[in-house]
Amino acid sequence: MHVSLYMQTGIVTRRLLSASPETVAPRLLGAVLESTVHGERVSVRITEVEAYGGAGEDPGSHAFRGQTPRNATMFGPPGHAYVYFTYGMHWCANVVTGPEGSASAVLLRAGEIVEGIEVARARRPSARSDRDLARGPARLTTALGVTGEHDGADLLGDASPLRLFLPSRPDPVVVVGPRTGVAGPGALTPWRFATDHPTVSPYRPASRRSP
DNA sequence: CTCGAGATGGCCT
DNA sequence: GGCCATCTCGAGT
Repeated sequence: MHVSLYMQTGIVTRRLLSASPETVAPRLLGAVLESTVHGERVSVRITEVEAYGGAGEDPGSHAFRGQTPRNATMFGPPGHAYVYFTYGMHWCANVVTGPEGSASAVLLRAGEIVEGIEVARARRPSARSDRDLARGPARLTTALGVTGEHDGADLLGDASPLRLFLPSRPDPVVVVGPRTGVAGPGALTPWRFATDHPTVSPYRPASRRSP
């Protein structure tokens, strides 16, 4: 990867991430998330994200009804990972955004493996092709080896097992639309952003899955 | 490609 | 008890 294209100083990146989630979300397209788990390194270039608002603001957000043990990381400072368990078997990863206390975040929905593809393949044996390795939020965490242990990890720490590198020039946004798994009020808020890369996950409105 | 169904358990009311 | 910010597999178009 071309390191010179990525901002390295945490203080600059942290300030960018303290903006609102819908502002930060498109800036994460083209960002690289690097994991070091059990000594093995895998990196993904982010191709699809969704923004989630804070307490009392966004009915689709985990933070909507206030702080709980699960969503506590969302209420912390920006630039940390909010990792949660869902459907009894999957982990999903977010970048916490906004100032401390605002409880907003950006869900990482899909990416392209740019480093450690052999490790990613071993972690995702059901993937039919390399483009499916990190196509989908739970597939992305599986490929990276991300679990609940990473909840709260500082993405901007030099020695962190999870590190985020923002591009000085984000990839172009070619898809803006409603979020994928969100039903009810707020379902139509256009807070899903994606590039045109083939790893972008198929779009399924929540209403189609709940008759 | 699309669709439907089952897996599987934590979280919150 | 009901609801999940999902994935996989098999079968159909």
